[in-house]
Formats: sequence, structure tokens, C-alpha cells
Amino acid sequence: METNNRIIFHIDVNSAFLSWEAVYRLQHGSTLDLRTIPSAVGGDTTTRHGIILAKSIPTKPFKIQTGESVYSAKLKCPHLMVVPPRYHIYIQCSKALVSILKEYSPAVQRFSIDEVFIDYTNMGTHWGDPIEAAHRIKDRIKKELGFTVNIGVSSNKLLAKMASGFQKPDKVHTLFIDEIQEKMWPLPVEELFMVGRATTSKLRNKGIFTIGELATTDPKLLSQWLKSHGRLIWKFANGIEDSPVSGGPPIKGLGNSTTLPFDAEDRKTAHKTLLSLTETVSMRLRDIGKSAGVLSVSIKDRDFVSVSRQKKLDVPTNSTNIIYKNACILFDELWEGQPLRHLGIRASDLYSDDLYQLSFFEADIEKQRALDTAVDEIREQYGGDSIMRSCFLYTGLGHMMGGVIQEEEYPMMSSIL
DNA sequence: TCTGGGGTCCTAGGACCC
DNA sequence: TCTGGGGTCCTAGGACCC
Repeated sequence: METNNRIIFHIDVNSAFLSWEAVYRLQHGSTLDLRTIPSAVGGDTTTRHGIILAKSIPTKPFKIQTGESVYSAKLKCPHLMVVPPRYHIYIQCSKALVSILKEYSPAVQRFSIDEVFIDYTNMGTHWGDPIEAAHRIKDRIKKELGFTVNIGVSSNKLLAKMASGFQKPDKVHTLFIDEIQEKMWPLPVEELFMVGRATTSKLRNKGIFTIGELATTDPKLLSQWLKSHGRLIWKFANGIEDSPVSGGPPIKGLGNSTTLPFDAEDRKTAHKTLLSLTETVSMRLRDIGKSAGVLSVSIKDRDFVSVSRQKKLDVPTNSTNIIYKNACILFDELWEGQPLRHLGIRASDLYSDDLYQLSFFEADIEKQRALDTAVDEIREQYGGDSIMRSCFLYTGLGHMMGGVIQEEEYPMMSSIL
């Protein structure tokens, strides 16, 4: 792998959900640009989903954090305008962004819904000087799609990502190796990628407050304190990173979880919630042609104490009924009767399902597959709500909880990202 | 006061086997 | 009585990211 002379761009949508919401509203007749006032995209407090998902730049003086509760954000900024999220719009904006970027390089990696890497190495012959090209890409996105991005330019993904995080919005920044000391080392250590809350506090206890101080600390000490994570962040602080811009690693597992509008206090409600989550998880498994060898169930009580239990399945499966049955077993082993705020299931240890094993004891496995396939096809054609299990009738529970998509007509998870 | 949901990776302890 | 040391697999929980 060529590590030295690459040119990598990291494209980061400024306040993504909020910008996308603002653009959509302007395009549909609103005269108010959410980006110009203190505003945020936030979840529904009445169903206990009330956290801040994105915030406008004018909220900066109020020090509102992404992920904090809408309630506390409003305490800090009483006139904050909070609008609900519409994921299907954001997914379309994200797709439009990626399709523009693909014109500039064949090596494009979507890193999240609002972040993309492209490898611009050797693209200069087509599109010119990297910095000028980055400006043109940024301006074109603004003109054609209506939202602004930051673009970070460097010789690896880590530095490009750090660069795009400098002053916002609508900016191109470089962070090449010879600029690290000047531009990155003075920053507080928590701004380094992969340094979160727990690591920050450990580093502070050792007297390390800036990225520069981290970079110049003996990596052996960091390994002692933070194990393998220590060496990783030491490398990052020194700008050392060489992963390719690629489609990204294969999927290791997938899961869905949900916070209930009210605490579940009975086993039956919990089981139905698990079934609902199983519907989406198993459908997603079938959609990517995988079966899961391990299933895990997690619960969180009203005090936010969470516990989980997992087990290896006898035979890898993606059958809704088999996953549901096992999820119930795991749940019953876990639950001690406490009121439940949150339930989740996760499938991992994935195998390709084209060669599946027929187990003697699961003799109806063929029937299960046929049933699942039929249901998937109906939902694909007529929408996710076109067919549902009757036990969900009159319960007030969604029959397919989890997944980013809740809007009716949007096609299923299959088509996102 | 109220605190989402989707992931990945790492660690540590116990079971089990040689 | 006093009690090895690996190695691997499994599980639970925590830390991190967007």
C-alpha cells in the first residue's frame, strides 16, 4: 500500500440533519432558514426519545451538546426551536452528496450518513490541483444541493477528518504532515478522533491536556495505561494512519433496539416488543443474505441500568420465528421483573445463508424460509405495514420497531447506505 | 431534569481441554 | 496434600464512533 503521497478528502456536511431539514423546508415554501436561528433537530420528548440530534451554529453560545436531552437544551436556550427528524429526507440528501462525489474519484467511502472520504490521488490530471478541486466540489454541493460542507484535505483519512473539523461552515482546510504541530497539536486532546469521555479523563489524570502532549508522551506508557487503545491514539496524535479509502469492512453483526414510550412491566409486552425487533433484524439479515450464529438480547431498566445476555445458536439462522423464540429464552433468563425502558436484540457471527444446514430438530426449516420469503416479498411490494402478525393488533406497539426508518412509504432498510 | 439508535472493538473471567 | 500452565471458546460489559 502506498502510504506517503496519497491525497485524501474528507467531506463533512455542516450540522447535517439540521442543514438538510432547513434546505427541505426552504424548498417547500418556508421563509425561515433554520440555520440562521438557534434551532435543533430533536426527538419526541413525549415518547422518551427526546435528545438533540443536530443543532444550528447560532446555538454555539448556549453550549448545547448533540445527544443531550431536549429538556436540558431548552433550559440553556429557552427560545430554541426544536423540529422533529425526518430520516428519509436525510437519506436522500446523503445519496445526492455521494453521487456528486463519485464523479471526482472511483474510490469513495461513505463513513456515515453525513461523512464521506474520497481518494483524490492521481485525480489531479482530471480535476486539477487538490485544494482548488476541493473548493470547486464544496461550492458545487452548495449550489446544486443547497447545503454546505467542510472538506479536509491531507495524505491520510485521519488527518483529512481532523482537518474537516476545523473552522465551520463552508470551508476547505488542509492538514498535511508538516502542519500537524501548528494546526493539530494545540487542540484539546478530546478533539482527537477516538478520544472520548473516558479516555479524556484518564489522560487528564496523567497531565495530558492537548493533542501535542499526547503525541510527545512515551507510547509505552500510553500502552500501559490504556492498552492497545493507548498506542492507537498516540499514532493518531502523530498523524500516523494508512487505511485505504474503500467500501469499508464487511458487516459483523446487526441489531435493533427501542426505547418504549412507557416502561414495560409484563412479560407479554416485552415479548411482543422482541418480536417486533426480530421482524426488522431478521428481515435485514435475509436482505443481505446472512444468517446469525449468535443472538443477544439487552434490556435497560428505568434507572438506565442495562444488562445483556447472548447465546450461540445451534444452527445459524435468519428465520423470524427461530430468532424470536431464542430472543424470548434469553429475555426470560435475563429479566428479574424490573420495569423496562429499553429492549434490544442483536445478531452476530454472521454466515452466508446460501448453504444452510438442515438440522434434524428444525425439520420445518424449509417451511420457515418459505414463510419469511413470502412475507418479505409482500412487504417489498406493498410496504412494511401491508402484512403484520395479529398479536400486534390493539396493543399500541409498532409491529416492526427499530431501524432508522419510520416513515410509511420509504422502502426498507435494504436501500439505505 | 432527562437522558436515541446503529454499529465496532477490546478486556476480563470462567469453562473446558490437553 | 495442594493444587502446573497453556490454549480456545464463550460470555458480559464497557468504551468508542456517528
